[in-house]
Amino acid sequence: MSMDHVFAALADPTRREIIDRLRGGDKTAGELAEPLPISRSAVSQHLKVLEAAGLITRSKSAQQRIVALNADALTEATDWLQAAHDEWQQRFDNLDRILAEEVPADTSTTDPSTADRTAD
Amino acid sequence: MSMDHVFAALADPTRREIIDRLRGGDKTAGELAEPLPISRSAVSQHLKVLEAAGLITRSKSAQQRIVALNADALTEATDWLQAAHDEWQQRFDNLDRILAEEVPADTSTTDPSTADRTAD
DNA sequence: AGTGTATTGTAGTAATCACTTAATTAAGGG
DNA sequence: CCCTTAATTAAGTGATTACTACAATACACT
Repeated sequence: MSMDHVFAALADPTRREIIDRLRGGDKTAGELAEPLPISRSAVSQHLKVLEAAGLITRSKSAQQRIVALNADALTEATDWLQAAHDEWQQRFDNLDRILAEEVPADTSTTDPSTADRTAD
Repeated sequence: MSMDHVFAALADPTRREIIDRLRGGDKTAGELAEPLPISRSAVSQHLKVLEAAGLITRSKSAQQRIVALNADALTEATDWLQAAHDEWQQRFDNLDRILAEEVPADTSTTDPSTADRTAD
């Protein structure tokens, strides 16, 4: 249930579409496959990838397989992405503020682009 | 700058480590490569992938290349992930509430998982 | 049991990936 | 100019991916 598998699973547009569709409620494998331009076998393999990543769970009901979303695997990835995004955005906001105030404020981070390189 | 490329870029642990490290401030390609157990060539190729995904920008300073993060590409992916995660979580919360109240409430969504399973 | 339906497993294939080593470009300094 | 440093590109390799068609499994209905 590593982030590797979660992000790799999300990198495929077909799998993201499956997840998008699943947000509207649980579906069978057949319902998910129906509008897709690929074989049912291919869909089944995509579901296996999503299951391995922990993004969905599958259960049986007669011949049909019920596919349901699972939030747990997504939490870690969402948190990581959110943290990176927020900090980024904050850095840009800081930069905007610095530029706006025209203060030579130090960034205090290890930022080689600000280091004065006199000579080596 | 598609989500395909962004998620694919994030699926590799080396590239996530690069991004994590870059959150502390801009770095040169050499600084990024130094603690990694792979060749500089490999790091350069990872940076190319990250740049193609729009996650970083590269600029020249003498012989060195300065690597910087770029929030824009991440926004779309973060939003998608957050939306899926939130809706998911909400569905679970609803389920918790229904179970807590012991109401047989129908979920009203196309949810075949409520179909009774007699025997396997 | 025998048939139809829903789904998954199994080759097999073309494309892509992550890595290596070796060659190449680009910028300074003697 | 030649050499060193910093980084990228090129070529090649083994592993993995996304798909297909075909076979196998599982269940329900008659």
